Amino acid sequence: MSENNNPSPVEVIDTNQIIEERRSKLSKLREAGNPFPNDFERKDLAQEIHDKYGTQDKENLEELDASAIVAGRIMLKRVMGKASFATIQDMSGQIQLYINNAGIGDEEHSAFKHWDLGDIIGASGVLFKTKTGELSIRVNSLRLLTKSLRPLPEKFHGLTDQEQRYRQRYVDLIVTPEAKRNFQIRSKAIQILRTFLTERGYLEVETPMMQSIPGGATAKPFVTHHNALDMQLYLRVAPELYLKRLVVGGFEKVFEINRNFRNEGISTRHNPEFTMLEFYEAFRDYRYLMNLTETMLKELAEACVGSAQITYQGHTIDFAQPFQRLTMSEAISAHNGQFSSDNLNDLEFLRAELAKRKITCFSTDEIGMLQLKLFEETTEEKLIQPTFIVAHPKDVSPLARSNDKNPEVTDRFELFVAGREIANGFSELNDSEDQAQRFKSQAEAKAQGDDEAMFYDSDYIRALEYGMPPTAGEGIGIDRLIMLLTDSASIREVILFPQMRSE
RNA sequence: GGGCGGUUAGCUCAGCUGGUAGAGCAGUGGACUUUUAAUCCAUUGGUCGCGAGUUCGAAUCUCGCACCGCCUACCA
Repeated sequence: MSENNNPSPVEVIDTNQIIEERRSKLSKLREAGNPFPNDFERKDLAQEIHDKYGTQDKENLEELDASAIVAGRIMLKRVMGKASFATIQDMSGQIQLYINNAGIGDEEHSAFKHWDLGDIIGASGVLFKTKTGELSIRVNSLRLLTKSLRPLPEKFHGLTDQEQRYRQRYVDLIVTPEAKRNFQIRSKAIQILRTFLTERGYLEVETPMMQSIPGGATAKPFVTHHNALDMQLYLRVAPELYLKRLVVGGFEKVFEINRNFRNEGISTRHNPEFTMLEFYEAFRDYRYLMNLTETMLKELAEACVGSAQITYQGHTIDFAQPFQRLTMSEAISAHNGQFSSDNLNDLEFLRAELAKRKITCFSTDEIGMLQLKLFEETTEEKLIQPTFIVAHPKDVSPLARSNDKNPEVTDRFELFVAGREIANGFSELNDSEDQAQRFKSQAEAKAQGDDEAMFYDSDYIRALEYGMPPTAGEGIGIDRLIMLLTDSASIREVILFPQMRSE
């Protein structure tokens, strides 16, 4: 790893013939006046114009004599002597401009001919339809609002270099409609989740991202340092323990949508910072959350995609039906014919199967842990349709309540969709003494070298000692959910500025 | 972390067994008053990712490095 991650203090001026050409155009514009005016008032959006007038026929539109004032970036330009067409793009979409000498005069028209793709312009004019029926604006006034110095990617193929799409997302958003669409869906989905919860009486809160004891998940944290306090701080790996402190405080329904940070690998499914929704409701249990999750995801898909059935990487995924609910051994045998409930409860059989698959097991692994390992190896990726997996072993669920009938497992579920974990929820452990005990075993594991194990958080124990009502809580990985909704294969398609190595 | 692939003009890409770099778009000049990736004519533009090596000669072969992508491993 390079130590020199600081940006260079000296600006590197990269240039080429095209940029030079545009700079000289800009300097001529400067001589003629301010080339970056700020007094243009846009009145109409491209999409609104299409919605309002798109269905009018040519003759009716002429009679209406409707005018429009638009602004946007020049995406296409076709100059034909005394007449020109330009396609401009604003936040809503694109609209075509028709520019001719009759409309704006010879001089203005020749000036326009030297403007470039990427320039931002403002235009006013009258709506009409061309002989091929395209709704356009016959321009009677045209202004250059911002000169663009860098050439846009090729107008037909766009930007296909994925590295550049992620590093220069601003260019990607200009030229890649699907990228723009993905982030619009992301925004909408988060808004819908927020509304879904607030309408049900949940309070949205923000808890610390910088924590002196990182908790709430088994993960490697980022470490940082506060100078004035001279103390080590961690970026949070989860908000869980703070949200439950709030439940102790009497906020009986809380949620947070915010970033978590985990110092682990980067892949098509992992970004070091990612967005989680966590929500907690007192006097509910994990079964209630499963029902709530079904409703939430169904409504979300309908609002974002227009249907409870979505397509993900060739699979049709149905959020309309009640999701299957299976224990790990049920899921394993349902998706793998060679396993039955008998042999899945046979310790020796499980050990042999895992050994065959070169999965590391410890002598301390109980039956539940062995089933979990076999589940992850053989079954997880086969859970395409939404499926709740329930009853996780206590060892891997240090914050979940033990099941009353079988204390070796917890009242917990994970929701799998398209072979991936999307949500994780459980009835919260509110027995402070049990929690203290589990923190102790986590702290011991950490002392043994497990750097993903949890810290002992004595303030959290103190909070539980005041009494936390019986509570159910759930976390949903927003980025992966958005991947589903946008049919994205990589998490980088749904994070605006994904983490990259320095250029 | 491991394996495989990629990096050539601003963008999209060719470039064979080594012989000194090409197209389309964009740009520039010209023609064209309803185009649709407009068209037509002319034309500018390159440290072939970086660094070594082999060779008379390297975009091309070898090695190292950097970055990206895909698969894989841990995790959400």
